[in-house]
Amino acid sequence: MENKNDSITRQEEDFAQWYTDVCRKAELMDYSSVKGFIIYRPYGYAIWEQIQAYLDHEFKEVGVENVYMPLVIPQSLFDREKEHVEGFAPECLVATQGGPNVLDDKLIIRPTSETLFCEHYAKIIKSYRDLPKQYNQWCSVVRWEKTTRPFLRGSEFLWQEGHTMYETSEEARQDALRMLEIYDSLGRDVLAIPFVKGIKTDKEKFAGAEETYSIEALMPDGKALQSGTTHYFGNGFSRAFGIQYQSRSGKLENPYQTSWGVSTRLLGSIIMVHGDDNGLVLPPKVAPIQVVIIPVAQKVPGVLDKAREYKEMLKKAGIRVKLDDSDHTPGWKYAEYEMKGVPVRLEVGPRDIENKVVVLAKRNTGEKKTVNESDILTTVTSLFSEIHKEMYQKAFNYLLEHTTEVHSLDELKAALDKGGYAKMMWCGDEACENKIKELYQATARCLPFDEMSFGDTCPVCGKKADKVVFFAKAY
RNA sequence: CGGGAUGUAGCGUAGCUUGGUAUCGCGUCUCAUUUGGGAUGAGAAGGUCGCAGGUUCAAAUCCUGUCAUCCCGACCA
Repeated sequence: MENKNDSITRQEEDFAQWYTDVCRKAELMDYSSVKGFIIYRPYGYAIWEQIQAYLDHEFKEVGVENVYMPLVIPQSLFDREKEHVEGFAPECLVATQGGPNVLDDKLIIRPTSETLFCEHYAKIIKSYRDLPKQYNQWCSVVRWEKTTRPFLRGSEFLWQEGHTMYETSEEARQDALRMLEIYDSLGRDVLAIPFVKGIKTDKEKFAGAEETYSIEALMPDGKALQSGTTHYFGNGFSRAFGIQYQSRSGKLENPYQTSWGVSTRLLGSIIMVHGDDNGLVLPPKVAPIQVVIIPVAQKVPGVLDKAREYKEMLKKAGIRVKLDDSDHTPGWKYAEYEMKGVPVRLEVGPRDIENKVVVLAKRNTGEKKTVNESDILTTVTSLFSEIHKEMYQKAFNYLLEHTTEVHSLDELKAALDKGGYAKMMWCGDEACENKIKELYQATARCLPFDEMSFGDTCPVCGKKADKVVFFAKAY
């Protein structure tokens, strides 16, 4: 029997409610008593740890070093780069008192740490020999948001922020593109999410940046989710912060800078892109539990022993495995681990033991098969890559089906109503972006790389257009 | 920040119009029987009704404020 409080809202019925239900019932998070500050529960945090492990390794492969900067930024420091201040001031949480004393120089709880990195870089970069610098920190930041949703938009969220300095603008721009490539590989190889990669319009770029690149994911409700950004700053900040070094020719120069980050918003992408009416569906690479073993008739002598034996075997092979020997019925456990999105379920009962087999079930398709005991390890391993491919392909097909070429405002509207990206030729004028936002609440997500021109007229103003841009409603 | 809705046990709820110290289901705990898709029976524990004021002999219920959550806008990553 299905109980109302054990099940989740169907996606079709109310997608937003479905999302909230999954977040809570899969035990990814809980609310705290302060708006927008959530508790990352062990199961949710463990997914983040898998993402961290992958990225941290990739970062270090290209020479990035981890550091940790202070939580607070003096107002006087924060105010040094004008555009940056204007971009972030409205959403800063500010500490005005320390102990009994009112602070003269207020302390901003970091919404991002460009200014802190710049101040530090100004002290340690003296010579071209000190370059490049590629620092990263894993931390949380605070932005005083008006509307909050678990993982998608929080007052506090976890992220990594990389900040680099290079001698030349070309090196810095290459860095921004290289890091975007790493983010893209995270989607492709780890999260099974096909991102659209591209450059942001001037209107949408980061406060203080010369160029912003992003990876955009498409959600099943047709809205786009910016899932990571990299920024090329030129040397604007380094001039504002007095970062100077003596170049190879002996002159004083300002280095060129980038920053780049992804956040726990990625958990929101994973939940929505892959989830279904039974709950989470996790890609094997980030699943905190990759295989759950469900013993059937576990009180029958030998069943639990066999289950433990399989658990040890899988664990030794480096697979994240859990044996659930609680008193719940097998049916309850099936539903529970489906809710939690565990990619592979292994069932073992007296019948199986007699036949020296187990049943393996895939979460993403529900498909079950019986395999010989001796083939468990190889089958599980191949199931992981099979599941990853299927999940990626499914998301990719959805992306293709919801990317619509449009040649007029009417077609643009139709594409947005259908959900997904409206792919359009654009003249480059911000007025056209503003008009689309005003009419349809959609924004330019990015100018994707690798897109061929398919016309030469901007459907908004009718002027000459040579850029391909993706518009969508966004989270 | 505007408009709307909602806060009663871990979860979902009844009660509020018409004031009298809280209903039911799930879950939890104990025991027994069970176990291949959310088991059954018996017994038990668990709530200062989001928080703070006010009205009243008496407030979950009426009034004011405030906090949080959800939805729709605006804004922003």
